Amino acid sequence: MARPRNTESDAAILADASDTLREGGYDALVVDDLARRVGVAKTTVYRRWPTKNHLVAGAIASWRGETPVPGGGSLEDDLVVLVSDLAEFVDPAPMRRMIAELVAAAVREPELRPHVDALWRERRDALGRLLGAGSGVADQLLGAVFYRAIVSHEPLDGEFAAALVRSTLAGARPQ
Amino acid sequence: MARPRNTESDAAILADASDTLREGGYDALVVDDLARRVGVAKTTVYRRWPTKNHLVAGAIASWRGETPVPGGGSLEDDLVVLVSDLAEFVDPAPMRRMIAELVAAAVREPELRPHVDALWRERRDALGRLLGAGSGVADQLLGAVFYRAIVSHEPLDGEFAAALVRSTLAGARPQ
Amino acid sequence: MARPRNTESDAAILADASDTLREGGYDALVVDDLARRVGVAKTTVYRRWPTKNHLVAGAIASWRGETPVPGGGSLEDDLVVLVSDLAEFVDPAPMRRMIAELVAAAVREPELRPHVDALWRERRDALGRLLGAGSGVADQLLGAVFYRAIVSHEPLDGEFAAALVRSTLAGARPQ
Amino acid sequence: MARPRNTESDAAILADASDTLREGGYDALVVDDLARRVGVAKTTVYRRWPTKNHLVAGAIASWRGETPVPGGGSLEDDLVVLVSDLAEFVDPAPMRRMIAELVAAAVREPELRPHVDALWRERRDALGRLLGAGSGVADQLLGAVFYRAIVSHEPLDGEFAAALVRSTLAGARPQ
DNA sequence: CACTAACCGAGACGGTACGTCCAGTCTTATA
DNA sequence: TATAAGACTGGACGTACCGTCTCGGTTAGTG
Repeated sequence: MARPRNTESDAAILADASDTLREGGYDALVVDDLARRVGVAKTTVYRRWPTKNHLVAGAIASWRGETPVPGGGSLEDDLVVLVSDLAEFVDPAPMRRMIAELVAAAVREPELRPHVDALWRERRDALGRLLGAGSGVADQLLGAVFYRAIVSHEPLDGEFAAALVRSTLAGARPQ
Repeated sequence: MARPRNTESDAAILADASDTLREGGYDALVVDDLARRVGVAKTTVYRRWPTKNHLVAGAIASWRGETPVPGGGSLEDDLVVLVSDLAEFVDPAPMRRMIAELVAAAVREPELRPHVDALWRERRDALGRLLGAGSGVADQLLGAVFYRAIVSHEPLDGEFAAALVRSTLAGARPQ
Repeated sequence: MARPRNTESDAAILADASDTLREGGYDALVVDDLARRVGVAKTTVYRRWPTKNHLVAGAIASWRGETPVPGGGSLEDDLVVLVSDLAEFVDPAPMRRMIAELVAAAVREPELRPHVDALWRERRDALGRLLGAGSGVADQLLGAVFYRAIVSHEPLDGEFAAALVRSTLAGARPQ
Repeated sequence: MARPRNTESDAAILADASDTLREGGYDALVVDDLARRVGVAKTTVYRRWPTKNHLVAGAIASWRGETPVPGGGSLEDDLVVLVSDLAEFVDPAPMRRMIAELVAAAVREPELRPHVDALWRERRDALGRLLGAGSGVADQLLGAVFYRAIVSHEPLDGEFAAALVRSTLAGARPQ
């Protein structure tokens, strides 16, 4: 009954926020500037997302990308496909940065958690389907990838993914 | 010849920072307020730690605790001791919060990395000694722990540690 | 031919505006809030009064009260009646506040002037009839009253009115 | 012992505020813009004046100008000198506007009153010395001037001043 | 009795300014 | 040289209101 929200504004704001985040990271996203760029009043932004963090969460939702559906290979091959894809998704420096930033933001404001988790939920579920959802092994793989991405800052490539899968499947042996 | 630094100030600042971080988290630590509480000039803080993040890292350093030296048991037993200890160290909510915050800060400002890493370096090294430093398995364990701590927000207890070690040693098997 | 305006809305809006102004002053009157209180759309307000200031002027109009018609007495007596009545009208704190606010608004937006002047036009005309419209003495009396009301913030009572009239009629003598 | 305030900033801020007020009136004074123009951080402004209104009051304090000291003439001549000077001071359109605005602001925030009153205190005192401080006639003259300035919006010139003084001294006679 | 123009509630929107918060740097006097 | 005190720059945040606009729906009086 009332004037409906302009959905184009939603899209334009999210697109700009997304681009800005990729290019300059969290601190480069300034609500005032974004509004000016998009040609929208600041209030229009805040009406939709009560906080910069909420906006960020909304913006990155578009980053999820396609989760591959590894049809036929062996368990190891299928896992390598999924983990490689995850590694590739997470690898770019701006993405690492955003993930670290968002993980921190989600700790500060719990309502952000589901939005942040959504980024890798599909990939996590795919791993869970292969490995058994309750086994925890999927999270071991995710954990190893995130550890490299935001803690140890080591490269994330196909080689790493393959080695990780092999090691995880085979079990660790010292030396 | 010159006036020496007051070492009591160092301790008092760190103590207050540590308490404040535990109670209110990263954003609750405001340098101005801290200085007033401690009865110290802001300059005195910044002369010692060039950045709020450095101060936070310093304050957190006191949280490290003792890394156990698992002498005699089997490989699995020794790992469980170390991983349980790590889990216990990382588990408390303020610690999770700070780790997320510091990990993000370290991504933003690379010079912070060694200070942040120092928080778990000893435990990581101990795991490396048991598992072979280059094998990457130590990081798999760390990754799994951090993943729970700051991403999936699941509990971190001895049971989890034992299951993680067992699964990691034995190798994953689907279903 | 078209749907007529709801005259009850006019009254309800004015009543609420009047009350709010008396209680909290100019800044307490927020068009958004008023509309919500009255149960009316903001558009309905702005269709009737193009500006908050116009609404304020309208609300205030209900405060005018009755101008006395001093029939019989001497010139001095008649003037005291009129000036006392004006003083009483202007004296209450909310009225002083609104007059100051409206006078300022009328300086900013000249189209408001007639509406604001209307508040005291009748009383001014009555004084003019007694004193000669072009003599300027009526405005001297009004000026003295307003000066107390909004500049010097002194009390406005019958005693003051009587002294003012006497002094004005007799002419000032130093000491 | 602490770094002292930069008194040049005070002066520069007041000067800019004063100019801006004269040129564009109350609403043209935007704290953000002023700070940029002066080359000062907004916080530096707010450290000195807690509110825009306080800044405005400070700025106009410089407008007081010189109160003439009417030495020798007759009472009427001396009064005409003073009232003409007051009229001239108050006459310019920006000044009328500011006075109306400030009078309203002083009604809203009583702590502003003394600063606003200071604008004409000297002239009021000078009138009081000629006419007797307690007689109230000084305020009658001031009231008449302010009434023209901000209520009736009539011109304020020497002719008016002379007529006002004459009428006030002689006493009003109808017709 | 249908049509049409104006009214109405609801609330989105642009625009503008305000005052606040904090990090990190700088300046002064003192120890 | 260190320190207390606190001024200063710089930048962003979120809030508050005003007045305009756009919907869907309602309500007369006219043709």
